[in-house]
Amino acid sequence: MPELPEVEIVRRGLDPVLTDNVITGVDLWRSNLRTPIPKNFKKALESAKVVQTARRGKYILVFLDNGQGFALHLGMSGRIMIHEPGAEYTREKHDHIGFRMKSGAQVIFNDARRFGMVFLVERDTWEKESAFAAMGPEPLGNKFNGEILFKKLKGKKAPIKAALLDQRVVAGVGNIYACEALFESRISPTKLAGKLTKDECERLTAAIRNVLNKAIKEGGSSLRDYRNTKGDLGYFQHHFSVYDREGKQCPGCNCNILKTGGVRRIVQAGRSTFYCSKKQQPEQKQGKRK
DNA sequence: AGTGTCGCCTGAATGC
DNA sequence: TGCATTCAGGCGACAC
Repeated sequence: MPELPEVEIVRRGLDPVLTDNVITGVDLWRSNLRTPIPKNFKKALESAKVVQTARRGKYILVFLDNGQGFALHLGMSGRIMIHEPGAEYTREKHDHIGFRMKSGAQVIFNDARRFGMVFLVERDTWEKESAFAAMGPEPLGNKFNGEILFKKLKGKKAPIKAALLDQRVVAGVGNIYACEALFESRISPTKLAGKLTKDECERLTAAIRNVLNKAIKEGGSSLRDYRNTKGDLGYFQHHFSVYDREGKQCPGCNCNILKTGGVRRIVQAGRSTFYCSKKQQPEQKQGKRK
C-alpha cells in the first residue's frame, strides 16, 4: 500500500492504543517478513511502556521507556489492525505479529506479500540506522523547499519521476504521489532530474506537500490492500488526477480524448507512470494555446 | 557514484 | 471452470 499518507494514517490510528500503554506480550507467528524478525524482538518489547510513536518516510517508529524502540515498514501489502479491549480476535491468514497491550487491546500486523519489515532501534541513535541515515527530508517538514530539492537533483541523470521515488531525495513519496505531484506542477515525468529549473523545483515541492496533505485528509489511497487500523478504506483514490487513469480525461482538460488518447501510461525504471502529455511537456509549451 | 534490472511473495484481474 | 499470465503502493542486491 503504503506511501507517506497511508503510513501516517496508520500511525495516527496506532498512537492512542500504544502511547502510555504497556506491551504485555508479543506473539510472533513466523520468524521472518522480508527480513528476519530480530531474535530479541519479543524480549526488548515485553513489559516495556510505549512513550511515543513517530513516522519517518514510510516507516512507523515506536519508542519505549526502556531506551529501545522499533521500526515498522508495511512494504506493499502490510496492514495493522487494532482490536479494542474485549473484542474477540481470531487469527486470520497472513497475521504475522500480535502485540498485546495492558489495556486489553491487541495490535495485529498482517502482510500477505511479506514485503514488510520490523527491526529494533535505540531511542537515541535511531536516525543513524542504515534505513534512516541517508534518507532525504520529510516533505511536510520545514527542511523541504524548492532550493533544497534543486540541490538534491543537481547532476542527476535519472528522469524526475524515478528520482522522486528515491528515498534519499525526498522521504515517503511513492509511485502514486510522484505521478500526482508531477501532474500538479505541470512537469514532464521524463524530464531529467538535473535539468529542472529552480522555479520547477519550487512548484514541485509545493505540489508534493499539497498532494500529500490532501491525501492524509482523505484517509490515504486504497487501491487493493490498504486499510487503516479500523479496516476502513481511504478515499483519496477518488481524487486521482492521473494515477491509474490511463486513457481518461485529466481534471480541467477539455481536449478530445478520442484524438489525444487521454492520460498516458509509460514505464520508467520498471514502474508505471501516468501523466498528461499536454500539460506535462518536456519544454514549457503549455499555456500558449488553450 | 549513479542508474537500471531483477527478485522477494501473494492475490486479484485478465486472457485463453 | 480452470489454468497461465500479468500486474501491484516498496526496497535492496546486483551488474554495468
